[in-house]
Amino acid sequence: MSRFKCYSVTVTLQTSFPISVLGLFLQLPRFYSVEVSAWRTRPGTFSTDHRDIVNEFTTYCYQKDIPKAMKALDSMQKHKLWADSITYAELIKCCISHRAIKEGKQVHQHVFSNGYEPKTFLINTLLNMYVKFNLLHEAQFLFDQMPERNVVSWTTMIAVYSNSECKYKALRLLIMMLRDGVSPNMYTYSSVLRASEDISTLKQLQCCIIKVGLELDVFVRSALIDSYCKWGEPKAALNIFDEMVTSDLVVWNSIIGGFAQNSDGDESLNLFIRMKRSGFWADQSTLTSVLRGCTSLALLELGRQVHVHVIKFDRDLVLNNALLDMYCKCGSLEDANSAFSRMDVKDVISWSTMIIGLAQNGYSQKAIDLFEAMRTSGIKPNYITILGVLFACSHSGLVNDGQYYFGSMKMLFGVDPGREHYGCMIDLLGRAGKLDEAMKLIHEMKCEPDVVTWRTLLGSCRVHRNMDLAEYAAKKVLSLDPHDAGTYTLLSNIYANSQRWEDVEKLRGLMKDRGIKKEPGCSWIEINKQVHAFLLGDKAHPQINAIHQALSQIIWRLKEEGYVPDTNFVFQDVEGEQMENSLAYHSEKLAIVFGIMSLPKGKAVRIRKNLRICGDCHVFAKLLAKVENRHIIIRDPIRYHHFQDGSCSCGDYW
DNA sequence: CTAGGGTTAG
Repeated sequence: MSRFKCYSVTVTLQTSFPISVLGLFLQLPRFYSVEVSAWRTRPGTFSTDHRDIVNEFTTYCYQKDIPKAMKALDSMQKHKLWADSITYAELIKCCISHRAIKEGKQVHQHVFSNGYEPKTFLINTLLNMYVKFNLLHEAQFLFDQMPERNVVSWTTMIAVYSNSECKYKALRLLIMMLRDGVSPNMYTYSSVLRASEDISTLKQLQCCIIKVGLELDVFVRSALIDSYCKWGEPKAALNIFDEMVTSDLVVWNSIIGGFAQNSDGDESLNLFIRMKRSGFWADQSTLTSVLRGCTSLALLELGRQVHVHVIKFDRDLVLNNALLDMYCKCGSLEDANSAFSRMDVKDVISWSTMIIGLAQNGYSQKAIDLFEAMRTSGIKPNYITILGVLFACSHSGLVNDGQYYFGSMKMLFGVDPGREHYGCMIDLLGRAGKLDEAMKLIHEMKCEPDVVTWRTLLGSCRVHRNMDLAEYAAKKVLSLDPHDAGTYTLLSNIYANSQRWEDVEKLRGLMKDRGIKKEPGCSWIEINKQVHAFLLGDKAHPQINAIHQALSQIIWRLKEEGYVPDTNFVFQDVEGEQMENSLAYHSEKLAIVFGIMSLPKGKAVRIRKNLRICGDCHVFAKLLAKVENRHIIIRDPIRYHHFQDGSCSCGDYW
């Protein structure tokens, strides 16, 4: 580094930091080293007093006495004395941990004054200080002025931008760093990986990592695993994970969390079991992901077991929020409520989770009441909270409340209505039979309606049997997503409702041409730590014969109670008896019957299914709950049905 | 002096 460049740093910095020009005036030689004798000032001017000042300063720095160190720094400044870099670095670290911003800046000013040339490592410490104080402009400014930048300098800045909104800046810095001839190390890569904005960038970075042989580092690997999971490729992440010779708890957490976030609860829980077998103990982060796995699979019993371990970390907000969500999504509002009231710190997510949980389980009024309680508690609702409230309104036909919250959300909570909020309103109006108003709202939307928007409208058309609008909406959906199997089914059911078997047939032909397979209905039930899955018309279950026998008996009993199978929900065009049979095979019926056979009397039957419940199964479950005196709970992809005493929590409105 | 994991919707 040339001398000229070095001095130019000092001069540039004068603009933002008042620096004594005396040092510049004196034109100190560059090789003048304060490291050699910390107490010396300028050749020929050292004295015992001066030595005492520097020694005092050094002592205070190591004692972490900031006020006294700053005083000593003042007199050093006055007498143009210097301590060594390590001492300054200690003081800066001390300022960081005490959040002493003003003092930190003073040290900065001091080490750049009077021609003292701070070593790169000392500037790095200052850089780190600004980052820790979140003074990113100051950090960037200092970085720009550095006469020499090493790996640490570059990595510090890359880490800043990797954690910020401008991730591309981190990648740009990496390129600049390479051009500058500085080799990135494992620290650099584990930071920059978080900045990858698509899968191809990620793969390029992975190539660089392999080329320089850094792929064995656990930090780099955990960053790779996270990134692949973030881009929806948990299988690629698992490959990287399985190649690892050694792993640690964080790496396990990355892969377990990765699958949980990609809603693969099954694989997430399998990995958790593997982790336990490898002798690792779960921490807060592991448990959060495991709970999320239980949530997506609706495994209440397993979730309860996890709860026992959660108690050890009962001050952890994120973990408790995951626990709340687990109880809500497993349909146990009693547990969710008591967990919620036991939390002494609650944030937006805690409240939102509870509001959404109440809404999905059919307690719309309670959801709205809780939202009002949240407003008085002083926690500001966000985008998702309001979505939960609108969801509550739409699922109970509370049109006035919904319109009130939707109309005033910008003014009251400062949240602009987004596509999802419009979606809830379209749902609300549509279900309430106000299809014209729903259509009007679609035209008023500030953002383009998407597949979900039209699918929502289509759902309302089905409820109100509005054939023309249904066909219009379905065409919109299929033009945006020609492979949406659910829409073909919905449209087909609408045709079937009005006996338009020819159109049903045409539609099936279209599906065949386009190679669209209807997702088979599937239901799951957890019994005694085992999950039993039932597919539509499935014969694979070991007790399938007994289940079918029990199911026919139950259907007979229910028919005596007035049950009439509703054949509108049969997809195929079949007749009479045969039609009833294909209804009987609906997976949720098999699962319910199996639950009643296997669970102790009085215990609630909890089912999770992949498709929305059909009207016939809904009637079936209501009657069965009454006859058997059982609480039957079915979770479909959107909401929950609590069947009790012959009625459902959704009030037949879904 | 620089690096890793977890929570709310659809």
